[in-house]
Order: sequence, then structure tokens, then C-alpha cells
Amino acid sequence: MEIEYKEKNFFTSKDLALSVIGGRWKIAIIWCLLQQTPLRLSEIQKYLPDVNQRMLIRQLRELEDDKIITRCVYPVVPPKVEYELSEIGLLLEPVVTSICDWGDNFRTFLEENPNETSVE
Amino acid sequence: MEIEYKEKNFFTSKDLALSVIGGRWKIAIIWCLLQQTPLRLSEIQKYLPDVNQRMLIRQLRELEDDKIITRCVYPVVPPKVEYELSEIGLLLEPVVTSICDWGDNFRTFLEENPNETSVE
DNA sequence: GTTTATAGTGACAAAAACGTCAGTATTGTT
DNA sequence: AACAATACTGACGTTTTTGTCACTATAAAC
Repeated sequence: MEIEYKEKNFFTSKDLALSVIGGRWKIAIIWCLLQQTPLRLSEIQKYLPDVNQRMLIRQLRELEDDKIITRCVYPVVPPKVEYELSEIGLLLEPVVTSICDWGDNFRTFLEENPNETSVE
Repeated sequence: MEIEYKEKNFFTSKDLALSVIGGRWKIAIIWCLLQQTPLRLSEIQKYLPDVNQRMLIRQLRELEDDKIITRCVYPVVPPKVEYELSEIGLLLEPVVTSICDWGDNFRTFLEENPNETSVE
């Protein structure tokens, strides 16, 4: 997270929201947890194979610190940890949905308007 | 923008969407243009005083390249340039709205659940 | 002829984000 | 005794992002 809301004045709700969900993989993680819940770390990794474990854990920690997800550790061996959206985290569903919907529209737009700019 | 959709396979709409609107100030810029349109650069700067001009211009260029906004240059002195949301850009309104709405909820949540973690 | 306004660009530095690698803990299995 | 599985952490370096500073163009106003 780039901005710490604890240390800055936020005038708008969007700034506050973006400080929490603006991270590189945050929306993707929340998306996973909306598909299936709870999820173990290893399961999230299967959903997001492009994210390395280190990064994934860092993003999960930030989401946990911001109370968007909960982390439940089971005292077993090998260890088992389950991640779940919190109540306020679940309320992000409309955000994720609207992003996916727009992505659909944008994909259609791209197909209908092929790039005139060639990268060469 | 971190990911070039021209160069990567995108399997989900969210990935495609995030590659376009995931930039640091993209949502904020789009938010401005939903409040008032068209806007000149100097006007966007008044909306977003924390963004330096260099950065703002870079983000505007990316949005323009992705066809989210249009840039109209008037051949006058001093120069006048107007930015406007494109058709596909206007469709981002539900995304911005849902983010703002969630931000409101999250602010309330923060007020109701004061931080137990003190930073010292 | 100097200043003003607007919308930039280029070079560079600082900061933040990201990735890689190696290592930890536990206990049950081979 | 070595190895496997899961969920990590720490050190470190690289890459990307962001910011700063100086600079450009133009015509009108003073």
C-alpha cells in the first residue's frame, strides 16, 4: 500500500478506498475469496500463479491489517491457514463485479477497434 | 501501467481492466472527469493537488493511449488542452461509484472500530 | 523587452514495489 | 536419519514508479 490512511488526511472516500484496495494484487486476491471461501495460501496460489509467494503473503498481510480479510491458523502439522473475507471485505463485491463487467466491455471494445498503433 | 495487455495473455476481465485502470492516479483522474467535463490540465491539478504535474501528464497519456480519455488541443496561446472521458471511459462510472460507496462504508467501519494497534 | 500563462518534455534521483534465494518450524513417513 | 508438506521470514538486489528540477514554446500584456 502506497498511502497510510493512519498518517494522512483523506478527504474523499475514493482516496481511502484506494489506499486499501489499490495494491498490485489486492483486487485479484479479493476476487479469489469471492469465488471460494475460505482459501488456504496454497489454494490462492493456484488461482494466481503469476504472483510469487512472497508478494502474495505481503498483500495478504496488508489486507489482514486493514481488516479486509481474516486469517485463521490451525495448530496442525503441516500448518494450515485459512483466509476469508471479513464483513467489510465482503462489501467489496460490487467493486470487483463492476471492474469485471467493465473489463468485459473493454475487451469487446478492443476487438471492435483493432489497434492502429503497431509497436514495431 | 505495470502490465501491457498488448503483450500478455489476459484470461480474466478483471486482469484486463486492472491493467488499464490500476495506475496510481487513474481512478482519481476518471473521478475528476466524472465530476466535470471537459477539464483542462490546470483544472485537474486543482482537483488533485497532491499529484505532481509530471505524474499527472504521464497518467493522462496512458489513459489516452488506452482510449479511456480523449485529448483535444486548441491551437491558441497560451495553449489550451481539454480532457474528456471517451465512450468506454464513461462506462467506468459504476466502478468509481462502487469504490466511493465502499470507501464510505469503510470510513464508518473505522470510526466504529477504533484501531487497537497504536503505532507509537 | 521582460513577464505571464499553459501545457508540456528530458534528465536524473529517490522511493516504493517486487522478486529471488535461502532458511525456519513441525511432525509424520520412509 | 533424511525427506516431505505447508506456511511462512529475512536479506538482498532489481525494477518500476514517482518526484524534482530545469527547460521549451507561444503571443499577449505591461
